[in-house]
Amino acid sequence: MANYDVKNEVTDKYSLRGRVYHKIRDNILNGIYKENEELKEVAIGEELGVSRTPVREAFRQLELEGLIQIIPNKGAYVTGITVKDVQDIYMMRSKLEGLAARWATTNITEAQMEEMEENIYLSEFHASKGHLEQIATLDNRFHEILYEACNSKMLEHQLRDFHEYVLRVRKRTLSQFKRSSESTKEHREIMEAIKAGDADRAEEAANRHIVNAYDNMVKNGLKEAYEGTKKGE
Amino acid sequence: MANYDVKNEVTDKYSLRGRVYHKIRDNILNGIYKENEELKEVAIGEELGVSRTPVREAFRQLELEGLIQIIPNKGAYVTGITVKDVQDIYMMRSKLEGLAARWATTNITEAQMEEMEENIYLSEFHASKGHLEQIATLDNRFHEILYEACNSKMLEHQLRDFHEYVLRVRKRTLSQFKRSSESTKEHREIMEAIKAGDADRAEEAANRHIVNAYDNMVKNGLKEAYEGTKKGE
DNA sequence: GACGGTATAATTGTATACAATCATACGAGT
DNA sequence: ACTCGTATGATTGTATACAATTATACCGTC
Repeated sequence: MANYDVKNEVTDKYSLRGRVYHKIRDNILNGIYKENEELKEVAIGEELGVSRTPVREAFRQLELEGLIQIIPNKGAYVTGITVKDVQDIYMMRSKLEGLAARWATTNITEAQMEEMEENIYLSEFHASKGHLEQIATLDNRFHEILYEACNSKMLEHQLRDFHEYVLRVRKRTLSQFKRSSESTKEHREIMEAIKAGDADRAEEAANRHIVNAYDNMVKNGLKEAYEGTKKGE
Repeated sequence: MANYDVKNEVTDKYSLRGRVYHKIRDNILNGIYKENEELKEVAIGEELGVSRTPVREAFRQLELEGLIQIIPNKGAYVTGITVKDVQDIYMMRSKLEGLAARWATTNITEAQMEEMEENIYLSEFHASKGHLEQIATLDNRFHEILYEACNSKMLEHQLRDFHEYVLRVRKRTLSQFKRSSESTKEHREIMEAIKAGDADRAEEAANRHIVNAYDNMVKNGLKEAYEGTKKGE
């Protein structure tokens, strides 16, 4: 342990700075650090091969995010993430994603509109071929485009947070869904509404899309998988 | 300078830990640190009478919030906050506040319901007397109750962030509004809908309440006041 | 005079040392 | 046996020292 593996899957992206933060964050979201567990600075530091300083900086960020609670002069405790938390995040995201679709209606650029159409075109192709990896990438990219197209730094920032949040939680569930075609169809609805300049329809479609994604995830066993890793092992 | 005034207005609340973070945050939101300004760790540290360590921890938090941007090995730059940012935050908050009202409809406790009714009763009294200080306190408390009543840690956390955000921005505008009675009336609408168990109406009322609050703030010169402190001095 | 390279300075990133606070264990007194 | 107080250890909070990186200034060359 503490082998300081510099070449893991995300290190290139979060080169050096932020590495500690993301690692701890992953460990919380993936249930490795369990609820109410006390995180000790030296222990985490040794685990990641760094000193207390970067660990403390990460702690401060995680506290702001609500993933841990820091009691002054006492310690840092994992707040954890319950099934209800995930559900709530999805509902919140649904509302804001709707807002993003609404704003995109008036703010989307031609280039973004083109990429969105192309994204859906490719998604439909890969869905028909069953290319799960590509579908997942395109799905993520679709939402990224939407966030950029809404032309709001604040909303984009918030939605990215939510999106990343649910992505990480979803990793613990089966990554394969039967939802590719439905999802793409909903993306098309959102796109068509934006293209038509119909803000109400765009908002409504984006709202429903996220709610549907949540429902699907629940049906595919989020609850069981999640409770499994939490109570078990 | 750097006199380390331990007994200022907020030190007791954010005792020691978080003091540096909140001070820097205030300075950004109040326009003391201007857009694109480079924040140097030692300079800020001396200004606040602390070393680089707490400053760095604060920087990491502020970056997560999007108030500064940290370029590795280069420096921290103030992202700033534009009029559009404030507007966007209000619209986002409007949606989520509506969600909170919706959820409160089914989750509010008797004690919370009682406090909410009492809050409105007192607000109406103080509004009639023109007690601005009490009105402001009760207004803040009303929203706090709502956040607690929605029974969602995630939503509560997010709304608190937004609320604090707009409160600090609003401080730079005239703190006196002609809106007391309207605002209280809207609070009553929200409360009545929650009490009646009408989730749709509660959500809609909360939505409108925030939008109205924003419109009122704009009318009362947010734009001018804000641009004034940004471009001027 | 313009360009490029090296040296110096400034700044951030990390580790460690010291101070303050909190938890625990032991023992004296009742 | 129980309680309180003190002492010890563990842990966090802060400051500082050192390393790495980046910016700047100077100087030589063309």
